[in-house]
Amino acid sequence: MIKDRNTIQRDLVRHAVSVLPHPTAEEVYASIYQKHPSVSKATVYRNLGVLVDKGEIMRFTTGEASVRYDHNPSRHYHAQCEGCGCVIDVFLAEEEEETIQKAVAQLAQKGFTTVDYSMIFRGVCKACKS
Amino acid sequence: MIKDRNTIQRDLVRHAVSVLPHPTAEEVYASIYQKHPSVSKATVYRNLGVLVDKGEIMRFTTGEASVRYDHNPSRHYHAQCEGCGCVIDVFLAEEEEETIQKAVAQLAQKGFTTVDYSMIFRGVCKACKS
DNA sequence: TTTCCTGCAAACTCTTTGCATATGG
DNA sequence: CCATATGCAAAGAGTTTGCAGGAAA
Repeated sequence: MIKDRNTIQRDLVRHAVSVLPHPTAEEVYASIYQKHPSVSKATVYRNLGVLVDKGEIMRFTTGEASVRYDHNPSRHYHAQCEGCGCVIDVFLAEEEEETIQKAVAQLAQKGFTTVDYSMIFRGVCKACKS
Repeated sequence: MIKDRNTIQRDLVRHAVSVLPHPTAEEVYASIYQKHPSVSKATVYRNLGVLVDKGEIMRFTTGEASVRYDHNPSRHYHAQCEGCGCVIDVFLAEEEEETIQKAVAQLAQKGFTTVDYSMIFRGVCKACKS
C-alpha cells in the first residue's frame, strides 16, 4: 500500500463516513466543514478515493448523480427510497449469494471474468408511505 | 401517454438505440450526427428520456459517469468490461430471479416497497484478456 | 529531505433548462 | 390552431486536476 500517510484530513473523512448513513461526497464535506471549514472539497474527494482503494470503505451508486460511500466494505447491497433518498442495507444469505454465482458462471462461459458485482433496489420506504 | 408526436428526431434516436450496443447518450448523438448534423444534443437527451418513459427502451447505469441505454426493455442485467467498457447482457434463470425476490421480501419486512431493482457485474471480457 | 498531501481555483464531463421558433395532428 | 418538439446556448451538478506550498516519516 502506497498512500499511507496519517493526516488529520484523512481521519476526518474516515470518521465522517463511519458516522453518516451512506453519505455522498458532498455530505461528507458538509459534515467536516462544520468544525473544520479549512479542509477543502478536493481533499475530501481525494481521501474518499484513497480509503476506497485501501478497502476501508465501499463506494456505490444508486442511479443518482452522485456516488455514495459505506463504512462497511463487506459484501452487501442497497435499497434506496425514491421519496426521501434514504438508503437501506441488504444482506443476502450465503445460499442466496451462491445463486448469483450461477450468473457469474454464465458470464465465465462467455469468457467474461467477473471481479465484482452489485445490486440496487429502488422503492418507497416506510416513512415515505405516509 | 402524452408525449406522442412522431418527429424525425424521435425516430432517429429510436433507431440509433436499436442499432448501437448499449450506447451512451453521447454515442447516440455521435451516431445521428454523421448523417443529420443539425439534430441537437438536447433533442437527443430529451428523446432518450421520452422513450424510456414510454417503456420503449431501458436506461441503466454501470458505475461510469454516463447513463447507458438498451433497446430491449425487458428484465435483464448487464456486465461491463473494465478494460474496454463493453457491455454484455445477462439473463437470469427463474431460480436466480427468485433469489432476488427473497431480498425484496426482506425489504418488505422493513416496510420498504420495492418497485424496481438492477444488478451490474464488472470484470474483464474475453477480448481484453489478451 | 523526500515523498506524499493539501488548498485553491480552474477545468471537465454529463445532463438539464430557458427561450424563441418550428411543426405534427 | 396550439400543444408539443426543436435548436441553441447557457447553466448546473458532481468530480477531477495542475500547481505551489506544507507536512508526515
